[in-house]
Amino acid sequence: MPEPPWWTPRKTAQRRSPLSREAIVAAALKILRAESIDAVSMRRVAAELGTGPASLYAHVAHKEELLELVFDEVSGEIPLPDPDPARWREQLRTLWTDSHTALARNGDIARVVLGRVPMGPNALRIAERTLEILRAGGVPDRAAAWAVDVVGMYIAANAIEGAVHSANQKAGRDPGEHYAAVARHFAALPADQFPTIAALVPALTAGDGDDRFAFGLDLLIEGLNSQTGRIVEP
Amino acid sequence: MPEPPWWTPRKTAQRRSPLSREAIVAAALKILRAESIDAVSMRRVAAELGTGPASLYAHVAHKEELLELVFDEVSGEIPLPDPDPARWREQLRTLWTDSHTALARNGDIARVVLGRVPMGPNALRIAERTLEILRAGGVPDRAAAWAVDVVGMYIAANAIEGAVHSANQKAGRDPGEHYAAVARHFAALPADQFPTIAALVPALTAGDGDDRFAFGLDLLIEGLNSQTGRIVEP
DNA sequence: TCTACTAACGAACGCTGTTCGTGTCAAGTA
DNA sequence: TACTTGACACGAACAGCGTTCGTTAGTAGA
Repeated sequence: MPEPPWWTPRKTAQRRSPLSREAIVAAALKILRAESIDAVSMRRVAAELGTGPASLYAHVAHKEELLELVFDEVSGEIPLPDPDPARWREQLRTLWTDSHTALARNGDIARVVLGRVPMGPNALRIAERTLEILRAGGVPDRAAAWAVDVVGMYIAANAIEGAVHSANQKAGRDPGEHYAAVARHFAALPADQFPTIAALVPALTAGDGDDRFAFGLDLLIEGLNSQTGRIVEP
Repeated sequence: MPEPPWWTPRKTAQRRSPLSREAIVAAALKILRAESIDAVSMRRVAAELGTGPASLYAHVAHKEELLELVFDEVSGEIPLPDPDPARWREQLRTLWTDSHTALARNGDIARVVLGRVPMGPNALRIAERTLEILRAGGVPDRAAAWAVDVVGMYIAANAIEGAVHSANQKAGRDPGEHYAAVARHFAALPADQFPTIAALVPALTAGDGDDRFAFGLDLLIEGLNSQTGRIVEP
C-alpha cells in the first residue's frame, strides 16, 4: 500500500548506538587529551559518538558531572604504593609526583578539581593510601588530614600551570622564546624600583615546571617532617 | 531642502559617554565582587557602562586582558611591609596571608592567574618585596625565586577554593550541611577498603579554609627555613 | 571651513549548556 | 499474538557567550 507522498517517510530503522556513561567519559577523555578542556563541549563529545548533545543528558546530569567522572578516570592512572614506615617521605614524594604527572598528562583536567573535593572511587583510594603513609610516618592525625587537602591543591595548581605551558608548546609558540621575553622584561624594569627582581633574573628563569614542582613538594614534605611526633593541642 | 523620505534620518546627535580602560576595569571589578567571574562577560560590563560589547574592544584587546587588569587592580589592595631581617618569617606569613585574603575577597579572580605569571605593576611590586624579605632571611637565591612561584600557586589555589565556598554560602547553600553530608559519606564507606578515612573523619572535617591555608603556609615557611644558609650545588 | 582620524556602536557569526517534546525500539503483560 | 508501558535517542530551540565588521558621529588639526 503506497503512502501519500507528502506523508513524512519513516526514519530508516537503523540500529541505535548503545550510548553509555563509560563511552561518554572515554570520548571526553579523548578530546581532552588531544586538545584541551575548553574543547570538551557537550556538542563535541556527542559528535565524537555520532549523536546530538541532548542524548548525553540521559547518562550524565551536567557537564560538570561529566568532567568529575573524567577526573576520576584520570585518577585511576596513578599507581598506589603499599605503606612502608621506613620510607614514608620517599613514598609520598613518589605518590605526589605521580599524581602531578598523571594530571599534567591529561590537559587542563586539574581545573575541575579546584574548589571541589574530589570524591570519586579512585580519588578516595588515593586519599586513603596517602593518609596511611602519613600515619605510618608519624604525622599527627589533623596534620595528615589537612596535608591531603593542602598538597592536593598544590598538585592541581602545578598541573594546571604545566598544562597551559604544554598547550602553548603544542600551539607552536616557543616556550624558550617566551621565557627569554620575560627575562628581557625583568631586566628592563626600572632599577631603582625592582633591584631584586633584576638581580635574580637567572634564578627566576631557571628550571622547568617539574623542577619547580619538586622544589615546592620538598618544602611541604620537609614541613611535614618537622611535625612528626609533635603533639598539637586542640 | 527636504530629503527623500526613504533616506535614513540622522541619528540624534547625543553626547557620547567617555569610555576608558579604568572605567571598564572598575565596572568589571564591581560585577566580580557582587557575583562571580562567570558573571563578568563583555556584555555585562558594557551594559554596566550603558553601551554595547563592541565598544570595549577599543580599550581592551581581549576578555583575558581585561581580567588580567582586574587582577592587578586587586593586587594593589595588598599592603607591603618593609623588610626586617629579624622578622622575615613573620613578615612572609603576614604578606602571604594578606594576599590570600585580598584574592578571596574578590570572588574567583584568582582563577585568571593559574597558568599565567602575573606581571602587572602591582604584582611585580609584591614579587619584588617578597624576594627582598626572603633574601633578608638568608634564603638562597634560587630557592627564593622559586618560592615566589610556588607559594603564589598555593595562594591562588586556596583563594579559588575559598571563593567557591563563599559563593555556595551566598547562594543559600548551607556549608555546614555540606560538610555534614561529606562526613556522613566518609563514615559510610566500606570499612575494609577505607579504614583510615573512616578513622580520621573528625580531623578531615575540622577547621575552615583559613585554618587549612595557614597550616599549609606554615609547612612551606618551615620548609624554607630549613633551606636558609644552605649552599645548593648547581 | 574642510578634512582626517578616532572611538562608539548595531548587527551579525558561530559557538556554548541545557530543556522540551517527539519518536522509536524493546520488554512485559493479557 | 496483540497491546501497553517505559526508557532513551534525538531535532529543534532558547538565551547567552566572545569577537569582528562596517558604519557613524564627534573632534582636533590644517
